[in-house]
Amino acid sequence: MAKKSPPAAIEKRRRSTGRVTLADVALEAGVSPITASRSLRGDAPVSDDVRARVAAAADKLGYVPDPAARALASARGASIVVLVPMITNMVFVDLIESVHDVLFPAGYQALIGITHYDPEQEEKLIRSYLAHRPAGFLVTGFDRTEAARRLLADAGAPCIHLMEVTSASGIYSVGFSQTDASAAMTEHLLERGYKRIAFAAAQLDPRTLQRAEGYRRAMRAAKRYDPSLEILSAARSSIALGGELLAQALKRKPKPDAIFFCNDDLAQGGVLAARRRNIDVPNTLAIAGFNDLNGSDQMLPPLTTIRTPRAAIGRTAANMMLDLLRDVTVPTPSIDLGYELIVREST
Amino acid sequence: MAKKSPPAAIEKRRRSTGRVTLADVALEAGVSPITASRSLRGDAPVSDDVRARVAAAADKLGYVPDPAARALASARGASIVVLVPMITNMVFVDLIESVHDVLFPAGYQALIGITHYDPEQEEKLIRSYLAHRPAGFLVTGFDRTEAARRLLADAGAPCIHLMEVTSASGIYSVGFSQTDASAAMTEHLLERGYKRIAFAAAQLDPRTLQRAEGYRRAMRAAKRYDPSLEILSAARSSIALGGELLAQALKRKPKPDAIFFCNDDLAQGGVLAARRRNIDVPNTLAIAGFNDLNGSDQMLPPLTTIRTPRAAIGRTAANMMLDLLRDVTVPTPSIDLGYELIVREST
DNA sequence: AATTTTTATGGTAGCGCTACCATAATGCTT
DNA sequence: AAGCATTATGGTAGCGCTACCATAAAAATT
Repeated sequence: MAKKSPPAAIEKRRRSTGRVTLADVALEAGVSPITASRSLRGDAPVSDDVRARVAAAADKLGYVPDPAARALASARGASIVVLVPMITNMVFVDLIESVHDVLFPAGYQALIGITHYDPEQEEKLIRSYLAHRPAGFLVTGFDRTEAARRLLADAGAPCIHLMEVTSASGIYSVGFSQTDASAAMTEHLLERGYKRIAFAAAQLDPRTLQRAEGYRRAMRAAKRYDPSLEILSAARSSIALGGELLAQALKRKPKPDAIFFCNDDLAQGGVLAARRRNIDVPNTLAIAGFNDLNGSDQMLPPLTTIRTPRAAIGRTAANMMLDLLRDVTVPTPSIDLGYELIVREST
Repeated sequence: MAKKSPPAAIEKRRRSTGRVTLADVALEAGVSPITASRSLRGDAPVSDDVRARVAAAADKLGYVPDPAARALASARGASIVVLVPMITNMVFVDLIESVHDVLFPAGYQALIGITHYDPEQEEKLIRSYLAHRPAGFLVTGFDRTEAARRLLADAGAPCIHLMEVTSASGIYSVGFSQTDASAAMTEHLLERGYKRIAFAAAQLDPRTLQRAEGYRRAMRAAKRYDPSLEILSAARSSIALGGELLAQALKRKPKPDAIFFCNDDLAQGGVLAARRRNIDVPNTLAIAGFNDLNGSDQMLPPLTTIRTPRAAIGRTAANMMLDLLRDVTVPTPSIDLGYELIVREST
């Protein structure tokens, strides 16, 4: 009532922003600002009576804490940096969305950084985000510069690695074994009786290379490994590229009888291209993908793929982050969420 | 040299965070903190000599401004709120990415809020983001609550509307006419000689409804409008749903000879389903989409669609935002970036 | 009953930066 | 040469919040 809109003659030389501050809430509740602060954060002993009065006052005045002031005073903000390679890959969009869905209701803002698969770029991003005093970091994989590693270690904020897992102690990670998943798919193809199984991949980021490794492991174990069956392209993964890789694979002699694409967008492009060429999938040529992206079940034929738990990874990692920020002990620092082989008609 | 790691006996009672502050830079450059501040921001007359000295000092010390302190002191942060309905739709991912690519190098952080197509949710988001003192808002479309509109108007930060355009004065918008684009596609189908053109849509958000309106306009003008040819579903758009909508459309009597899907994911599902049912596209049934999403050119047959300039919208709007923040006058507050009819084999 | 511990509250002083006002040194007018 | 605008710099105070220390009251201990 009294405080609102001083039409003229501002008492001192206030820069007042018109914002409802903690001091207003404290005044309304009849306590000191620090007590109000503690009460609202619930981090210290406050009587039930005060807690109720402060909550009522905050509610009445429509108080919203100022994140900037909070970050400045506490040397730690309410934002969590999420570093992903790119967002045009739906895998990372699903990841970001699930992270966001957990963090946002908990009062944290996800700051999304895009590394474009470049460790140098990632290091720059970390450096610049550090200035924001983030409460934590969620980063993709383990492949980064030594400097970036040090920056993260010295940041004084927890860091969780996504998508891959490690057994190294003191490192938090949530993901699954890319290598095992890829080997499982290769074994599935071998079991189905395919002999010349090609591996087609683009982008060649660390996880792609791990998948290539899984493919090799399984092929070698079956004594069917042939380096000429690896079709690798550094180009950005896309549906159209899948068709091109298929064309390349079919030039190999003798022809492969199956192609394992390292990502579903490539695989989708592959089945569509096969269809265009009137190749019988899966009888003449089997096609398998990875990630179970939207639409893979609608392909002609529906695509055999590996369903990766990316939404679960995001959720789990975000919850782990919240635990770490609340000083709750995290029983398992590395969580392997596995993968699921989805067999459809393309193999 | 001197400042680093005070092993014991901290002079006063500093809470020192170890951060390189503006004061350090000022000391090094031999100027006052305010001069250093102004010099780095370049917002006031500073001699070339001082500018160079400050820049050198900042560089030498590795100074990075603290966004929280800046936001607190200037009552305006370096973040720009971007409100989109969802990020599982690639249209908005493209939008976000292009916005981010312009804003980030300019020193602004995009804060992404997801409204889930819910105005109430959007209002809540605006309320909560307001606490961050954002420098500006980029919002999707014009459909929002009255309260949200007021909040944005009173925020004292520029607001640009994305995806749609308006002629209303004093409102910034970058987009294209959803209605016109949709009418253009419908006219294309009519020109091709299709007579019973169905319109299949999901999600039913404002832009979808505008597209429905464009379809109606064109159909009525051709005296071919039949309400029973509108296949609308409130469900979330997906490739699988496209197949279902196609099935529904084919139940209409007499059967439609073309289906215009309001989004490419539906249309992709449509062509795949048609193929599964051995329907000859485009001879028995034409299929058209909207947005030209990734993969539409790879479909069987490749999809006729409307290419929407979403990346350009993001870029243009972000640059407009930068202009507004720099007090550069924006000549055209509403920019219509148009659309492009992409005719492929599906029609 | 005296002492220690715990619980609840408050005061003070910043976090790092910039808005606002003031001042000194120049340039430009008449 | 006097007067005024302009340019360059600095001082002070505060943005809104919380860390740190201190204190008073209540509970637990001896």
